[in-house]
Amino acid sequence: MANLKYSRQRASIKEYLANTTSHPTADTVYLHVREEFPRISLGTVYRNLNLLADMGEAIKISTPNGGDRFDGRTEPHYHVVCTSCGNVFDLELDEQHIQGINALANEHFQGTIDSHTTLFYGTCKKCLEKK
Amino acid sequence: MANLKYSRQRASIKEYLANTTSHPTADTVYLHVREEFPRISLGTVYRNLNLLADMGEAIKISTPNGGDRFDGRTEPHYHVVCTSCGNVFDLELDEQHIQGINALANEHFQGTIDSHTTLFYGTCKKCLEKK
DNA sequence: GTCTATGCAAAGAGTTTGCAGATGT
DNA sequence: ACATCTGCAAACTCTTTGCATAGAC
Repeated sequence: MANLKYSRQRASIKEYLANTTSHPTADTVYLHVREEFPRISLGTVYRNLNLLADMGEAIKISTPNGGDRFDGRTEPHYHVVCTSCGNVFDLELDEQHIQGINALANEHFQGTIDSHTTLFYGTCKKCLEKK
Repeated sequence: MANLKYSRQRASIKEYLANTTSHPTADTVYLHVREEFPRISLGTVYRNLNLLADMGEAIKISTPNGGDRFDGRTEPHYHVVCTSCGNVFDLELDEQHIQGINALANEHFQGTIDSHTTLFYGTCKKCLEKK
């Protein structure tokens, strides 16, 4: 439906997401991409991040504190947010396990379930060492 | 640490949460409690909802669209958000399963994991029937 | 040439906060 | 009496949007 046209800004945003595991906020993406495109605006960053998320080429992670975070890894996987430093980490679990949870949930819900997101809370290695 | 004092407003908010399964937003709570306390302010509602959540007497649910939602049920359980109507529903899964996931995640993470929240996406019964 | 994307700035939604006065213990 | 809580309003953060111009096809 949407007639997508190439843009260097979007390409740069996508490339940045593909090459980081830091799960940046929109603002962090903005600050980074601005090094290549000094005149880019936050609005453009948001528009493109949402576009990528809608197309399934990025994932939007809603956390309780602060803004949403974005992830260029699109294969199903989970995240851990450190309650001490706020950073977000990837967590690998069996693909089978992830699909199994959807199936299990479907059995217990009066409707259909397509997907799920899980956010773990804990303390990361670095923050454990500080204490 | 915090010296908590009784307030009718907080009691009313807590009672409302205890008697609904609608997972209301702060604004919905405000509109409801205002029937009993016409001069209550949104700020007070937010302060008390956050207080209750911090004390573990309510749960804050972050959804991608719109504001956070609150839930008076504090036993571990999951939620389904209907991608059609936006409503949030409870989903019962084994308590053992929920604890098992934390244990499994701990094995795969370089740190410690305390808890997790899972949000399922799907279509609720009513929305399925409309199509 | 036409249609989409961008930069800019303003507006919008959701939430928090400082303060003076009311309320609970 | 004293500490906490409230109402009010202003401020703040994050995100979206309208518009004129630049860029892609």
